[in-house]
Amino acid sequence: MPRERLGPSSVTRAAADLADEVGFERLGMGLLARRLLVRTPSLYKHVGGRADLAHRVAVLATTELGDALRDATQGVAGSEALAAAARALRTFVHDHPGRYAAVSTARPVGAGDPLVPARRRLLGSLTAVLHGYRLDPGQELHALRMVRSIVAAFATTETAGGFQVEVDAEDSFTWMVTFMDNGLRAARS
Amino acid sequence: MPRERLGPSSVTRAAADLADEVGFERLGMGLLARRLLVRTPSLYKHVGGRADLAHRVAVLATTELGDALRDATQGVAGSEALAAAARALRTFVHDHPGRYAAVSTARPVGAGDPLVPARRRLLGSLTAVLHGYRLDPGQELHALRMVRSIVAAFATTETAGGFQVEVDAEDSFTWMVTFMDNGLRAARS
DNA sequence: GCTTTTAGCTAATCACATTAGCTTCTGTCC
DNA sequence: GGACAGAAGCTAATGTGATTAGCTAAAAGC
Repeated sequence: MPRERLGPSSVTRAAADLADEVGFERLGMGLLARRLLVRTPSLYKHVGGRADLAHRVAVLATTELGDALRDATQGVAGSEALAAAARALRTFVHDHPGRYAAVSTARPVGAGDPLVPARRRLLGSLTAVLHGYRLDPGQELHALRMVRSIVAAFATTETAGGFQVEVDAEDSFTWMVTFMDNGLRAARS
Repeated sequence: MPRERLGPSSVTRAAADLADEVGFERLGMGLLARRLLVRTPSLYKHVGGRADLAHRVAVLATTELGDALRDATQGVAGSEALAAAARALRTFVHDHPGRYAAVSTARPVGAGDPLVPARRRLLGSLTAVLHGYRLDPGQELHALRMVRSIVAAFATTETAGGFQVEVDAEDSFTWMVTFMDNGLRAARS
């Protein structure tokens, strides 16, 4: 019976799924090999090692997240687009904590790194959302950093179980998005 | 010549310093032992291992950060307090990246974990700052969660070279603080 | 002064990642 | 059909880091 055909991309996909299940920091060559019913050294025929694997997962996840944001904000604008983008990001972190950890830890390495365009596309979707607020060009970058960081931080904390008190995180999230929307509309030039 | 007296707390302090210098993820028993002019296994007489060490560093750093925030916000209120807290936080993350990484990754483990009260004190300072804005009681928790997210966002912005463009993080910080202050003053009940 | 504890050490073990070198399967070209 | 090149798997070996076991000497308590 012929074994599943491996290869860089299927190994990367399996690694991303594994990271979502056990946590990005526990993603290792040994565990992944067991998952793929293969001995550890065999993986080196498909990826360069642990660091390379993590980087590939980051590229994959950044691309997926970029697609999700683009889809979510397609055809809406302004406050609605902000809410949709925030929700999509939060959902992604929720459903794919390992992938998101890869996204947020990865650093581009060298020129021609596919992570660079993947990130550009991801930030592009958020930029498009913010364009709807018609901010000062000088403010747009700050706003971009804020929205990205805040939403990601909220989702990460929430996913990690960081909110102790028994008030629905959903409500807090909505409140926070509204807060940002109000502020951005007020900052409109 | 009598050797420096070791012990759990001095080892933890040395570990925190080491983490600040080489990065929290590179904090290891071997490196720390070399730093203390001791063989690796000797450290196990003072701390329980790598995980325990990381946790102790987190408790220490959370306490230090809590103190810093309390000191910074002592005697001021409202916008001033918010700005002071933000500045103190940023200084801490900037000067002690390893300590901050410990703070943000640590999770309380079991009952009686000293991390729990340390965190409570830290959140307490933030709560006190928010009190100055006299929000609806129903809004305060949401605001606290948002501020927490922004705290994490600050750190992300500061440490990660994650943002490609070359605009000073300093500017983005002050912009974010102003943004929050405006929003909180507007939400005042 | 003796005894018990403590803090250090060496040696051994375990878990990973990684590298080297062998083998087998597959698909291509004659 | 068969020889052969390359791909993809494997076992064995190496290196690093954490951890444990068990020994020894210094120091603290009586």
